[in-house]
Amino acid sequence: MSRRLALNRPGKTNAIPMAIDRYNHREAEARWQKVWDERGIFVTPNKDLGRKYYVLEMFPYPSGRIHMGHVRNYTMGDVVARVKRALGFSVLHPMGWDAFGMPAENAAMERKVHPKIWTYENIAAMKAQLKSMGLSLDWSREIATCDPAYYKHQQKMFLDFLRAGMVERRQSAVNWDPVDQTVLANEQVIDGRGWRSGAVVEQRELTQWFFKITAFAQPLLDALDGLDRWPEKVRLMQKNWIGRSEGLSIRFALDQGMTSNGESEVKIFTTRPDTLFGAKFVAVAPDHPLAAAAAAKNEKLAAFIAECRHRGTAQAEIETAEKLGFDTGIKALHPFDPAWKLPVYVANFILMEYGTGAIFGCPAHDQRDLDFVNKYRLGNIPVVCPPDVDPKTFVVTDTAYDGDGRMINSRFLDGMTTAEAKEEVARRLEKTYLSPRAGRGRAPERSEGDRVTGTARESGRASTPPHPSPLPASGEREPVAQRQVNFRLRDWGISRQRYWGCPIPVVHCEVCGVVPVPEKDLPVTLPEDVTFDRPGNPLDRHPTWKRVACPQCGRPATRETDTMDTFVDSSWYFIRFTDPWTKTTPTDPAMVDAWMPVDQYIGGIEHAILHLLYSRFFTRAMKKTGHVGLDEPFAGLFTQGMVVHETYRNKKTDEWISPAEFQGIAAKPEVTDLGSGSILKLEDIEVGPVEKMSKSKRNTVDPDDIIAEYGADVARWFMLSDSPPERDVIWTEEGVKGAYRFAQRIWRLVQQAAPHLPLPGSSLALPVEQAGVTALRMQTHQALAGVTNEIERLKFNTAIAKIYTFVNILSEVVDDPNRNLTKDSGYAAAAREGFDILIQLISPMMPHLAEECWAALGHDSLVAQTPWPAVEPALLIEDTVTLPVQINGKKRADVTVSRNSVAADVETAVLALDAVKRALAGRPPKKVIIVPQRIVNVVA
RNA sequence: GCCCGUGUGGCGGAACUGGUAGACGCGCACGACUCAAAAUCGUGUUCCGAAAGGAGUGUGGGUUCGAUUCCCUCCACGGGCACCA
Repeated sequence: MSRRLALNRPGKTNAIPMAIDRYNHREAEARWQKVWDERGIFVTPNKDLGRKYYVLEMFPYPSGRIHMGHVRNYTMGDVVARVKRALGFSVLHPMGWDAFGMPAENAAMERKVHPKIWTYENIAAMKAQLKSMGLSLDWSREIATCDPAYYKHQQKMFLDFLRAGMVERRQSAVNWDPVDQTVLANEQVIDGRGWRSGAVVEQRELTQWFFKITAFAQPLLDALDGLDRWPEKVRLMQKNWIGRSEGLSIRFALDQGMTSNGESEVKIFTTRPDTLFGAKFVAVAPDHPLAAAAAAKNEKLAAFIAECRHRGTAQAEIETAEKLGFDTGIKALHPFDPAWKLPVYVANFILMEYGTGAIFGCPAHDQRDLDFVNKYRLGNIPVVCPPDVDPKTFVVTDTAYDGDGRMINSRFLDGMTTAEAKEEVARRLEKTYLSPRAGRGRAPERSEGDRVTGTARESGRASTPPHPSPLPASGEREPVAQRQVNFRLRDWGISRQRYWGCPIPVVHCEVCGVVPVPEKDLPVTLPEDVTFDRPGNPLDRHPTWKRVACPQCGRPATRETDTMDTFVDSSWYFIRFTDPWTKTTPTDPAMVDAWMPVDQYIGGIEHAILHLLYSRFFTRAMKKTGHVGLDEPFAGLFTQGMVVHETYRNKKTDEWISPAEFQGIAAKPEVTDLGSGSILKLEDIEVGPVEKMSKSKRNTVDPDDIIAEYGADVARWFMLSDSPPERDVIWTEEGVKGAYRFAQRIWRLVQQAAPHLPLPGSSLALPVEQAGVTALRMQTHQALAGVTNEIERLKFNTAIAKIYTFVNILSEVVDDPNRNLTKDSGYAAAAREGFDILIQLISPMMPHLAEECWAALGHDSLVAQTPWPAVEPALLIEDTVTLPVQINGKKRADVTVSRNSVAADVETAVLALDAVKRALAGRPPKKVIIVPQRIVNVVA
């Protein structure tokens, strides 16, 4: 298989004509994978852990094939795992499958293949692909979330959470496709229409299950500060997502003559009570009870509310839609002036989920409100004057001012700062009570079973679950306003009207209501005889599955047919990995203690909020129910960037062209027949922007093809070498080829050097004082220290740059005509050390090639089982330092001084430099700044 | 719309805490080897300029002896937005 190449090195005295093998990755990679596998060196038993290290990459959805994003993710994790193993840690590095989810059902509909069969075939295919990557995974711990042996425990925990009061059932809106009569995911709603039927989507209320994550809003927020090995941006995103805001809830009395059912008040939430005198309107959500009440006697309003429901539930869609409102005719009375009446609108941008589902609009100081009043011609009054602006001339037209300033047009608040005004309004309204006339009657409070957001009080109970504040019983006095902490975070709706997910283990009985499935009956497994010939949930229409006897009374009852959100599956898999073998309990708490937390978690930035926040919540819920002993599952987090690629488009047909096709055309620029009879020339192709690899743009590269052509090591190397790991990496053919050449170069160098190196182990007896020898050893140890440090910081690209530099040095060593390895035994011993360390440095990234080189260098051991080399600190210290010398901040010269020079010596040396003398022209310098070991700046 | 990032040669990028901008790689050019090509090796490669020198890290401003790094403004591109995973 391998070609023999004669390598001639003219002009080099030590050019030894020798036969050099080309590295054959196809043969070598399979061979070393077999060796690792047979010796089981990556299996980590649950005993004698010593120092532990848990490195985990986000497990994949088994879509059928791995993509380059996986290659990047798993390579990074594997480098960490291999280095930590070499450093003596017991390393937990498992892999599994996030195996429930919609694509399996789509495949069932499109290709008539059962989700289970489709999923397990995909798992088999992807596992083979992962194995071909040479990852140091402990496959003995493999789990698939669709396995009843896994979801059984999830059902058990659902019941535990239910018992602990952390689960709730309530109404919530879903995307409803009125033609297909089915619930749609947000991604199945395209431009407000169902992806298959094309029908306009509506919101429909269903009773669904919720995990009460809002009860943990405050602890989840507080603990972010302690996650010091998480990217700052992820912590910030989570903080904003939780969205704690302090404000005031204010009851606005309603003008009695105007309401239809005698509603007496509307409660709003605001973070800007200071702007109360700038109020121009009150707006409520379309599903606010007051809106419904008003609509009952107003057909046009009812039509408007119905219109608001004709859209999906996605936030982005709601907020980018045109801001629309409808005047209910109801008037609200200003809390400081009952004679001041504000119109009450129903507005499509007010969310029932947030705050109280009602706001007051202050257009001058909120852009959304301003857009609204400008549309409905309600005008605005500025009440906060920006600093350095004359209050007399300050007007707002198109741009709201949302900053701080001095209060104007605000009666008793005038002249106060924003903060003072907030406080003053709160203080006054807390002590005010609605007049008895306005305080009677049914208030537009939430109805039973309505969802609740975090509305904990300021009184230190902010972390307790929020409660809807029921109307005070008659006689009880509630002030007009109360200080309130509000969270943007909503409870986690986990119900999915789908088949391929973990069944929710409850039974609905007409007599007993909702009854948990007894634990002895777990797992509730999915029936296999289901059909996907029509839309809707196959569990719901299955002839027998849902019919069961009530566990309590024995009467005929029905199973819950909703399954769990797949985010539930992925919220605890990392804990299950610590002991995936326990059959009776979700975890073995002793093993959780031993392995958790995950020391380094690696995955895509797209999971920055949902998956990570849910997992943080779930871990806390598991702690509360006794399954784990810790709060935070991930001590270290790293979010990698995407793999992107150029796009290619056929200008004539407007079709996308794959990179492989483009390469073919570029190689044969004249004409290329794509097989379909169409002939394409290079100039017919437009090279488009670099974008995330996607099937729709056809700009994907198949890892299988790359591994077959260049080898897993090359794919791994390129994934790490070209870009900082947190940023996107552009996949280029040139880059891969460069990595391939590098692999060959290493192999060539090792073969050239190996015959001339002393036996392994002899580097210990190095003559330290020999000049050239010490220089080489210093370069070796600097490379070792540098690369090790960069890997620990996960800066793989700079680690690789340092390896390149070191290889360039070793190339010179091999080729150096004056330093013949065959004759200078001390130098040869230093070279032996250099090569051994080089191979160890590349081994985490290119493990197969490293084993091959390690053997070629005469070692009997596996490099994968060799301890990481130790740096000799003495070899890192240079005797002299070269400092750049700046004159007025521009570099003009260098000065080399002894490492121990004091500032005065450095100054003398610097002032003696020609460039400095010229610049000073005889005058003394104004200033000389000396930063030790760094730089000198002379201010002339 | 809201939240979060990113922006440095022809390209990917480097520059630890404010201290030599462009490490390392790709590409390109020239040279060596070759009948030739590939592979390999060597030299060069931010821009302007013959040179001296000057300019330069998306834009415009600020702080500093010194700014890719800190602050403000604007522009461009990307990620997330709760039923994709």
